[in-house]
Amino acid sequence: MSRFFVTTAISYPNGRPHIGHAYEVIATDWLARFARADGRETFFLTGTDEHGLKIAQAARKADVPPKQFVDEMVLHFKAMCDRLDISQDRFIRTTDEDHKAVCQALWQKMEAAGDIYLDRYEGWYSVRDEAYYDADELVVADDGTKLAPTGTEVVWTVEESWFFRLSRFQEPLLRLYAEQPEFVQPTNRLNEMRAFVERGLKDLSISRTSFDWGVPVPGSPDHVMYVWMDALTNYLTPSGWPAAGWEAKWPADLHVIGKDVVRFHAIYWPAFLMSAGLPLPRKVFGHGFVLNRGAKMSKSLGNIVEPGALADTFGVDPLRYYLLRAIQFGQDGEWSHETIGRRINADLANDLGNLAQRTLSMIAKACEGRVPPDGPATDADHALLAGVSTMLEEARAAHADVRPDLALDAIWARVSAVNGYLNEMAPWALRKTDPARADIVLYHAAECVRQIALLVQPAMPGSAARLLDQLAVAPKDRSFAAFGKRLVPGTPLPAPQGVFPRWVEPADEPDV
RNA sequence: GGCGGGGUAGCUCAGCUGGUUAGAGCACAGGAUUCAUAACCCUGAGGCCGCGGGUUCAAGUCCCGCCCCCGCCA
Repeated sequence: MSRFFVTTAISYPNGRPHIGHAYEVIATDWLARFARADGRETFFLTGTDEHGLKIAQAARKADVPPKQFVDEMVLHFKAMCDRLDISQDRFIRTTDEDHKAVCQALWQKMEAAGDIYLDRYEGWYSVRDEAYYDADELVVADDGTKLAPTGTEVVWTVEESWFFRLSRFQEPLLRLYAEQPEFVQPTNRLNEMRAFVERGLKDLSISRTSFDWGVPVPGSPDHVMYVWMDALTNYLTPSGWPAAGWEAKWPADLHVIGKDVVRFHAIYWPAFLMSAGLPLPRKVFGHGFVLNRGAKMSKSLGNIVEPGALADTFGVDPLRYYLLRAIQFGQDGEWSHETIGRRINADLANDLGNLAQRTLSMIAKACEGRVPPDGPATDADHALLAGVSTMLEEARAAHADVRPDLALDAIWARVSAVNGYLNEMAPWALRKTDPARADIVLYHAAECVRQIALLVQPAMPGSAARLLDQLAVAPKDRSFAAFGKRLVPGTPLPAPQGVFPRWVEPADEPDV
């Protein structure tokens, strides 16, 4: 089967990770785990974007060298990945040496193509902020001096800068959008990008001389690369380009990013790659934001919640499940303690958890703790299994569309069907009248739980593993290839244990 | 201001080219059941389908106007 190279955006570690970081990396982890389980050769890249003015400023504020600052901050991001059970194949840092080398190689390639030239950048500059501001952002003070929105004085400044001939790529980009409309998703984002490009593209300033925390521009020691130039290139770095063999890890199949950075990924990045003559990523997906009770988290609102704290409260897998299932991928979504708790109880404890528990405990009691014997199947049995077997294709389609929510919808439709099947067949009653038939019913229910657990793995790896353990499914039989197999009657099973406890809101804790 | 998307049950949302009593999940109420995590299963209640016009035998679905929300751009 095909290769799958998927990335998150790299996080800017000028502050600690928040739920937005967690959301993106969890969704991408689902995509990667799904592809791996489906037998695809998968590479999952995430990491941190460590250069640029804001990091330099934050480091100075903390009174430490920038590298020391990011070395410390990065630990929080890596810890988040560990805590959330993220399965990245590489955690890239833009301060990694191989990355700097690839950035410089890419720069030189673009320069050789004639797309990089030296010119001057002019604008209103605040020395205090080390930043340029647009004229319409400025405020005129009583004494006539011009002030930035931050209240610092700005002066008209001319700075030498390298520019990228983005203007050259208007037509190629429009052609890309026309020929490959799935390049940017959701579709409304593509439309926005097209509208933006149709208005005309200005050349892009891609170097700075006002600070030095960045990748040095080759042959131009006073300049460091513009952070986005540096950051976007991270996707190419693991391929080792331009060294031999890079084609094995480039192009990326999918960049999963926030809706706020679509422009950089859908315009600048492909233009850079076109300039360098490199293949383009196949798809860029801009997801929405996760809001706490409809409000963006901010320090001033005091509603910042660290992902690790949420994982502590609800459990890693329930948190992952909530974010993947409850929010249409691509749309904004909300969360609160009640909504997560409600979802956990309804879907995990009541539906799937209870299904597994009732099935396994009946087997434990009535079938000597072994997978019950199968036997002649009725139409209802066939219908049940046929329905469950459609899950895999539905989930694959959802994966291709980057819609974890839809994949989980499809799985849970089957969870419900199996609960209905058990109620209708009532194996607890059959046990007294027709024990052989009761065994067959339980066999079918357990087999369905096995298939469901297989497909749940990418969303909730730990919990799914516990379910599969309880069905005595060998580790080698946990890829999607195992959909073709069946539980083997007579296999001894461990004592069943609940996997998804109900969530009870702590009475004394205020709801955040 | 320009372009685009949207306003449908308490909440989150489905409703393709107009056509029987507008759907799902959650939450809520009742029933049934007792294998199971006060769970499962069944039933029910709950909608001027943003507002006002219009086209049509027929409009949530098309057209016009207005109000509100969101996104991109300026």
